[in-house]
Amino acid sequence: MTLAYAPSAPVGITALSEVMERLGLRMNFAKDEEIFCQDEEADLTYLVVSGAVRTTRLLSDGRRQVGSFYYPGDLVGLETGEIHRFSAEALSDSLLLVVKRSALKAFAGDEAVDRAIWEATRRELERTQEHLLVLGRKTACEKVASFLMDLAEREGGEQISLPMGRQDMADYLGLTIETVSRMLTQLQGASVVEFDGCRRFRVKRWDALERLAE
Amino acid sequence: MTLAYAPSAPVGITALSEVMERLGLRMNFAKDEEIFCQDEEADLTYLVVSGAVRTTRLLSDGRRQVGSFYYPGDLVGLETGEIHRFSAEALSDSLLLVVKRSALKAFAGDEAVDRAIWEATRRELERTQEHLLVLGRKTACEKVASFLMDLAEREGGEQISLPMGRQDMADYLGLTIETVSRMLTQLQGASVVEFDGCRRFRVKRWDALERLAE
DNA sequence: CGCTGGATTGAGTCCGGTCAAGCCTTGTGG
DNA sequence: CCACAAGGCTTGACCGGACTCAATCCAGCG
Repeated sequence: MTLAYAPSAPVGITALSEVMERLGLRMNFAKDEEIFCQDEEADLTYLVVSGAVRTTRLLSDGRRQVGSFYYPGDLVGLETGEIHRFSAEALSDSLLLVVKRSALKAFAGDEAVDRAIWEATRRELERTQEHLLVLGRKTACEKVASFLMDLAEREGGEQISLPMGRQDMADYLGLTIETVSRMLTQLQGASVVEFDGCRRFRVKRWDALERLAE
Repeated sequence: MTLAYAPSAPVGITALSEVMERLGLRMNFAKDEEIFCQDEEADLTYLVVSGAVRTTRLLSDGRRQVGSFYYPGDLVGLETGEIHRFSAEALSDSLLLVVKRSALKAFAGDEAVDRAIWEATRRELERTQEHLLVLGRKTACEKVASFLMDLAEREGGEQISLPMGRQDMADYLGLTIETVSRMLTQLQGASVVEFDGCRRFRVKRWDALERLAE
């Protein structure tokens, strides 16, 4: 991990990222490098600038649940109280803006910052609730289909790229890599999506994908 | 549903419930009565006074996911943004305090109220994240064991009562009633818990339950 | 005391997991 | 530029845990 003081460069889009730009450090994380750790004290907040991040939770016997994936513009690390309930790792080489919670809290009263944090937390809760439904009540095929749809909607281009590997998808969806792989093959066989390598795809029949995702 | 203006009686424990006591209406809901509905506009917040509440989410083909259960003292209905993503129903005859969000927002600036709402949201997120792990990575037996443990910890007496039926448990855990029932029988056979009727149990071997819940 | 709806139990099936082999992709070094 | 190695992905065969369907049991209640 390397770090450097944030220059006062004007990159910020929202009020929050401006504040973080001002108060925070820029930190680079290599692929798979740990950003913070489950059960560790949570006194930092992170803003993804480039790259991507996953949060994970381990069971004692090694089973893993991926909580969420974060992209540029997303806030990581406010999902919890005093202690992180998830670990976070970089999916690929990533640049994050890091700021102390206490420093951020000093800006409480700054209406815009408060609201931005509140909004981020609300979105986090909503995404987690959506995730619940997928894990609890969808079949393997529906899980994979909804996952691809989420990605496609988020990126919103023709070619969608998968920043994560099959194991991360599997652990996000509560499946095994083998099942994920089979479902992807199946979706491709049905001409719903088309893969170009295993990290890029495009949606061929949007309606079919939507239907399969339920 | 019947309703009555809240008397200014001093029941409130926290600042929030005092404010809700002052601003809100008392409403009675019968067992299984709908409190609010999925996709409906969310302009009310609810505080459980007595009874219990479940939140649910339906898939188009009728599959159901229970999001959470709420007990006296819990806030229901701030899980979301403008639109409810879950429905809420009374598990049994229940008394709730209801207040308009806008009215509550008028108390923004009242530090204590703000913080209470923030705290409730944070707890909600934490519980949902815990739920994720259960749904994604635990076996049927582990799911049921963790559920019983949660209940037992929450109530914290000798005899624990189950305010919900088997179907609600199943839909909370992503299982079928048959599987839930089998696991309960199994746990009882292993002398981990003991049921007195199907709505009351007590933990006989706490360590075993903890181990089974992972 | 019987009725009714929820809970339990059983038999059989199937979806997704496990284990193992083989295939790409990607990166490295000759 | 190619050869090769290594890790990740795919595919196949088989297995088992959870689901389905159906019968029965039981608790709560009129």
